[in-house]
Amino acid sequence: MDPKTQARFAARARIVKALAHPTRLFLVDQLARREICVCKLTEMVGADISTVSKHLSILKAAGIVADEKRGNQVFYSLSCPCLLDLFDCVESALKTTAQKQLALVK
Amino acid sequence: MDPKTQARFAARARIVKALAHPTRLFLVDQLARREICVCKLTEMVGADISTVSKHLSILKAAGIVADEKRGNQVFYSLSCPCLLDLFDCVESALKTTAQKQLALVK
DNA sequence: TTCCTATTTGGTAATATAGCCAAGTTCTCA
DNA sequence: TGAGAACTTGGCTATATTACCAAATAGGAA
Repeated sequence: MDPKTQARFAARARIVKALAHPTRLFLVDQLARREICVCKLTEMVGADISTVSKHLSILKAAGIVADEKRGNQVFYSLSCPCLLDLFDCVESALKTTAQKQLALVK
Repeated sequence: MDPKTQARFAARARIVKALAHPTRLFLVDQLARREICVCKLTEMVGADISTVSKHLSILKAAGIVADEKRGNQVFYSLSCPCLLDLFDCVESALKTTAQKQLALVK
C-alpha cells in the first residue's frame, strides 16, 4: 500500500473509529434530530457526565459534531448530517447478516 | 437508555467497529470490486499474512465479507455491498471537515 | 463575593486491540 | 507419502480505549 493510499484510509478510519462505540452512535442518532445539551444527553445515556463529555469530545475531534456554549450549558449538534445515511448502511448490513443466519437455521 | 435501545446500538457498533481500522477499510474497498485471495490481499497490504488473515476474520465475524475455499486458496468477497455507500458517507464527512478548516484559515 | 450548576480535564485500573512469530491445518503435486 | 504453498490460530508484548472518581474551570444567581 503506497503512502498516499495509506493516508487516505487512515483518514477514513479516524472518522469510522470515532463512531465505533454504542454510546457515540446513540449520541449521533439523537443529535441528528435536534441540538441537545450535555446535561440532557447524560441523562439519556445514563452514564457519568465525564464519560459522556469525553465521548462528545471524540466526536467533535473527528468533525462529526459541533458544540456551542450558551449560558452555562454546552449544546451539541451534528455538523455532518450526511453521516445519517451511514446508519441506513449499517442497518441494512445488520439485516443482511440476520437474513443469512435465518436461512441457515431454516 | 433502555435495554432494547442499548442492544440496537451495540449491534450497530459491532459493525462499525469491524470497519474501524485503515487496513480493514482498504480490504473492504478492494473486495468491493472483485473477490481476492488472502495471498494477494497480503501482498497489497504489505503486512504479515497472519495479520491480514486476522483482519479478514474480524470482517467475516461482522458479516461484512464472506470466504470461500478453492484449492489451497481462500477467496474473500463483500457479502454486504450496501456498505460501499458508507465510504461515500465517510468521504463527504471528511470533505465537510476539510472545508470548515479551510474556512478558518482563510 | 460565594454558592451552585454545567462541563471539561487529569488520573487510574481494567479491558480490548494490533502486529509479529511460531506452530498447526489443509490442499496440491510430485 | 513427503514437500511445500496458503491460511488460520495461539501466544506474547505493546499500545489504545473505556469508565469512573476527583479536581479544575466557567457562568449565573443570591
